[in-house]
Amino acid sequence: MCPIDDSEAFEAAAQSSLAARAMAARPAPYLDGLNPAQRQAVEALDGPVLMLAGAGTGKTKALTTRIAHLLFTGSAQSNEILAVTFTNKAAREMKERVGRLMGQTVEGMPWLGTFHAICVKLLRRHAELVDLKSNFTILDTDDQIRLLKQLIVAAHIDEKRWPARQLAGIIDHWKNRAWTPEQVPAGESAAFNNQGVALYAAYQDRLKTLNAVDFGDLLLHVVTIFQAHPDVLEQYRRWFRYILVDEYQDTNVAQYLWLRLLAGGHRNICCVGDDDQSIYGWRGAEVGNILRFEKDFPGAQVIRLEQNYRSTPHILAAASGLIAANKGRLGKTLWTEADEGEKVRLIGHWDGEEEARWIGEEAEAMQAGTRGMRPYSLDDMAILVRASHQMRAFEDRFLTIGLPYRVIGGPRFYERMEIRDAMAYFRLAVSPEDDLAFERIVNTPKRGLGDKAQQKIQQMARTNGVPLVVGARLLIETGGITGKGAGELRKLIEGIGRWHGAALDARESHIELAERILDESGYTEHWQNDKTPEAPGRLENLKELVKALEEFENLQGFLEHVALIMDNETEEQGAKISIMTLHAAKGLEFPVVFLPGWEDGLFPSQRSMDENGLKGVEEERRLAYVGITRAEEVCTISFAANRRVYGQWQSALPSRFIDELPEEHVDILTPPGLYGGGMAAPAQSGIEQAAASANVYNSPGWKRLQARSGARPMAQPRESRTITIDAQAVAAYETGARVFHQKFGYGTVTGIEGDKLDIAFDKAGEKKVVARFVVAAEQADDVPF
DNA sequence: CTGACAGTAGTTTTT
DNA sequence: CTACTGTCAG
Repeated sequence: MCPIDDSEAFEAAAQSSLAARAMAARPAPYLDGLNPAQRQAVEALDGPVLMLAGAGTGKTKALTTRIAHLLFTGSAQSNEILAVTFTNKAAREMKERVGRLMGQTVEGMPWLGTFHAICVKLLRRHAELVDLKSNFTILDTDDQIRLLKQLIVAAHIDEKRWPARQLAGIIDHWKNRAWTPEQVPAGESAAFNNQGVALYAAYQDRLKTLNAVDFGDLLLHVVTIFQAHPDVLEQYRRWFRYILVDEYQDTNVAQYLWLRLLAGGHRNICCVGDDDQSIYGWRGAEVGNILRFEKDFPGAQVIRLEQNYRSTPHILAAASGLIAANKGRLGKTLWTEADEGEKVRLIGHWDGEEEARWIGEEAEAMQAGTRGMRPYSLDDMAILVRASHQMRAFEDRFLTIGLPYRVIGGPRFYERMEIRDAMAYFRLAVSPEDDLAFERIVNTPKRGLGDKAQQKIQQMARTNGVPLVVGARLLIETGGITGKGAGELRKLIEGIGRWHGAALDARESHIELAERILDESGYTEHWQNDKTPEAPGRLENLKELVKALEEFENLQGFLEHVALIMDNETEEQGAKISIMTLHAAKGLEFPVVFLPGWEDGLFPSQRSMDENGLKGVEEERRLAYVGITRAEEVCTISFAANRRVYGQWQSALPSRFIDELPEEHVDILTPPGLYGGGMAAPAQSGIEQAAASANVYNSPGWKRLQARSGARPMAQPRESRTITIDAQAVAAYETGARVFHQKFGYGTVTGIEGDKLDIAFDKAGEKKVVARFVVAAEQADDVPF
């Protein structure tokens, strides 16, 4: 099957060519809103183009306008453009925006999608070239692990010392590099107890017999086909006249090869990306791909988008200063026309709990507009953490103070246990021979079919060369299983038969069928009887799942898409502050951003540094860069001197990235109740001092604590360090007096007006402050720490 | 086969 | 400290 035979493609081509001709007469209005660099990127249609798009520079706009321009000028039909993204979200957004630009006159772009979605399409057409049938199933990670576990056990390897998860990681890594089992280099032969490669080969064999592929295979198989069948490749080279790639810095070797193969003829490839935002090296992304672009495609145009429309100058300068410490960058200079705004704010805390407490209070204050800035909605705020376990402190705190929050990321909808279980039932209804689905639900809900019963089923199926359902039936018929289990198993098998029949004849709506399956299988009941606090949520999710079916014609269609596409973005109402990892925040933006946990070992993560050395630190630094550049107006970085790690109290130094922030763009806030400002060595200045002093690293209390490491900080910092001044004390201030303020730090009184003082703060400038908020400087130095 | 206990590990994540 | 996995006794 070649794409040119595709009648659907032909129709689309005919339609869009009419549209293009009709429009060609009119000028191109979409070009108006572009800056010169964007316009250049849009108009350079032919030959290789690298669009280096810094954070917030209107990359998606340029990309989508470029597509519009291709269509508008008649350079290509909508089905001759290959546009790849990494996520469904990005693909969806792009489709929408192209549609809007073209005024809906264009048929949807059939080849705009994720690498994986496009590969599924290609692979279904040419499955036989890699010994698959075109109706192959796509395994999720769960199935994959289960399969590998079986192979590990079969190879008599101690599954405890060599967990399936690890093998899955290794195989993934190899697939990312586009290595088939035969192509894995000799240097890797020691992997997984010297048996990695053999297990990989066995795994691929097993997948073939199951007529299944995993995510990595989608790309690997297509690359294999392209390499082994030049005629097939040639068709697609001709068919895809223009290629666009989003987030090029995230491509792995397999994706890179895939792109090079396809672009090899006409070289009309436009890659968009930002080397400074490459944060997925750990899952196979090669920054080298983007750094090497000009070598790979000689004569390539490199266009830099540098005007930033997102952040204030201080935020941009802080981010730029930080990222400058990385070597081997392509280099960009972001600039903006925005007003100066707030400096990046830096604050140190005693421990992680105080950090969470402070951020909670700060969020509330910013919501109320009592920070000398405009009020912000909670929807405008985000907390970006390095590792998901850091979220907990915030959740705990926000729950106790009743601050609404939302956690972004975490297990996705379709990854949840109940959804997978339900899907397994649906899969069986569509194809009863789906062994992995059968395995998953034989004993869910509990049917009294434990390991032993399941082994018998497996054995029966294997010796007769039949799927598990059939094996199970044989087992019952031959009396290989008796008692409660036998009855339950019979009920299940009959159920599957019934559901399969219903799915085939399609008289019943697939939605009713789905509900009936969940009902008759006892799955719904299973959760209704469950008393754990998660149970109601899970039932809710099941309802959600059934609702999602409405958008599809039948169960088959649903399952077809669900493996690749399906995020659950149930928008609850009410403003909420968002909590997510830095990785999850890429591509997003918020007026107010909190970046907690900037401590060496946590961020940059120790593991990253241990395992990848300088490369690791650089990727962490890019992550920090991504974090800062998410902020539009207010960016607050914080760190804690003490943190509970696995139940043990540990102390840490402020992140090295803090030292790398350019001082002149950073504003140092003094933590609540911390009077450490004067304790640093006087020669120190700027950020170093803030880090050192705000944390009381030099204080006796700090040293005492280090001596008895592992112990809970004995003094509750809050109580011991909060000093209230009584009314008489106010009278004591005179012009020239040295005072200390919790937020603004040290200063000198320059005037008195009733209960308000004019104070020239050393760091924060001139401010008018109510007298009870300050304390005499000497007193501050005496605080017991 | 199930529930209770012990042992162990413990970044980042899309498809 | 916690969440998950595997083992063991009922």
